[in-house]
Amino acid sequence: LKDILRKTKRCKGFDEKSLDELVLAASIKTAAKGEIIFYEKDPAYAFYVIEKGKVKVFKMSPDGKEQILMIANDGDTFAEAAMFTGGIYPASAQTLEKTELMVINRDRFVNILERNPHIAMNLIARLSELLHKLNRLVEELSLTDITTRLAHYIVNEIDSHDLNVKESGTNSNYKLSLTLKEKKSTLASQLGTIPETLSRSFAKLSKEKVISVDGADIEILDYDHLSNIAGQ
Amino acid sequence: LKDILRKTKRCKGFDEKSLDELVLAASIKTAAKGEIIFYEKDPAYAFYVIEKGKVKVFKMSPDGKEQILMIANDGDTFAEAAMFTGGIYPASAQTLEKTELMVINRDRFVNILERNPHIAMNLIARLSELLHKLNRLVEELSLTDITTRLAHYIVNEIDSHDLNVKESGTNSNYKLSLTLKEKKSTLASQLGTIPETLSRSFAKLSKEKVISVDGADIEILDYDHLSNIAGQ
DNA sequence: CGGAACGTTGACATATATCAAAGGGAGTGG
DNA sequence: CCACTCCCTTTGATATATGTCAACGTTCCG
Repeated sequence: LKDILRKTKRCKGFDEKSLDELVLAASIKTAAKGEIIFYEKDPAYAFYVIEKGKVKVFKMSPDGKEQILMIANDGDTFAEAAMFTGGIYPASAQTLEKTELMVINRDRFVNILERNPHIAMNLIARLSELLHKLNRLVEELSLTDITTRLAHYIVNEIDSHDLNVKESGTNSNYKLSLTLKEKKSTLASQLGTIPETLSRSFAKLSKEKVISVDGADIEILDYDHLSNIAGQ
Repeated sequence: LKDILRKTKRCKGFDEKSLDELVLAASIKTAAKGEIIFYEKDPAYAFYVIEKGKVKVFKMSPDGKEQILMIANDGDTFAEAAMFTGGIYPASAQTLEKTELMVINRDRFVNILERNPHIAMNLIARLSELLHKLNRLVEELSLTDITTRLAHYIVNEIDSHDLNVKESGTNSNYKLSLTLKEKKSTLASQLGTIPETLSRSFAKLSKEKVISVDGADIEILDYDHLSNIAGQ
């Protein structure tokens, strides 16, 4: 357990004492693909660290439209905030593949927090980061159209990985490319829309020669223009 | 300064030592109506406590549409999260009336946090509350139409104040009513829309005999139905 | 009295969702 | 290796919600 924690990005820099304390609040859980970790409005008695796997956190409207709030991968944590807000989960969580989870008990964790400023500061930083992201989502949902959101998503992906520049075969130019890590229908839900509309946005950007799409592979033909559409 | 802090809802239960420390990080600022406190992307070196007044925190799209994230009133704090996320404000803030503010210096506050678990826990609770609200906003923006959002807003307002039940003049029934505290155009921006559309939503609910509207005064004619539209 | 700010209403444009259908790729079983 | 199915994606036709633009009425206040 402790070794797993040590490898978690969220726990970088924690001292041995903090890790020992955290272990006391933790247990392990394995979930199959498609399993529900918790439903929105379930009582929240724990939060989660992903050891290995992938989980989507989402909200669902009465008529079935889904809005993904985040996709959590190896080393990510989720549902931390739920522990302090009324005791229920504000969204649902479901695995997208077989996933190993660490479950951190709420009451024990709060207890640890009160005695470990280091862990508390870490949590504050994490909550701030979440706020920042939600902020961004609100901005996009209320102020921009879907093509803009898609452009923004692509630019972000490109900028966060440095592995996307490949030397072109024919000359000495470089190519920017990207392979989607999720299904397009999942991406649609993340961007607050449906697959059909996302597909049309891809088609639009392709038609404008900004990108070219081949399945999950996307090549950026005009980064400046794309960046422009994304709005800086 | 200390007395003002003591009265702030956010500082309820702080001990003298914590208050003394906070005072060291605080200064006072007076802002006229309509004054900008900070713009989105300004460097964030402080957060704010409202002593008296009203401030809107909002985002603006390139073409001028505004999305209000929160309206902060007496005793509220805002921009706490900005201090931990990249050092810039994620939104703009502007006073809606003459406002007395307490400015809390970022670096000093972080310093205090590290030595005061009590204040840290308080901040964690506050950040969680913000996350909860933003979550709700995301849900509404992506999953519900504007009439639903309006119904939800009214139900919320009714439920959070207990002063809205008045005995009817003619018989022994009770009337539920509500007076809007903001301009309708401000409410529109909070709900993620524009005044025209909000006006139509009001008209729709009126036509369905769910509410009746007279300027800023709203009478609830059919609470159950309204609650139904709001979605529980 | 006159103007400004606000709210409402109408006609219209546009973006997005909905519904239906078809294509294509991956996996499975024969 | 082929046929079949399933799931994902794409495309088209259409409906709906919301934004845009313009006009008008009201209230408030100088």
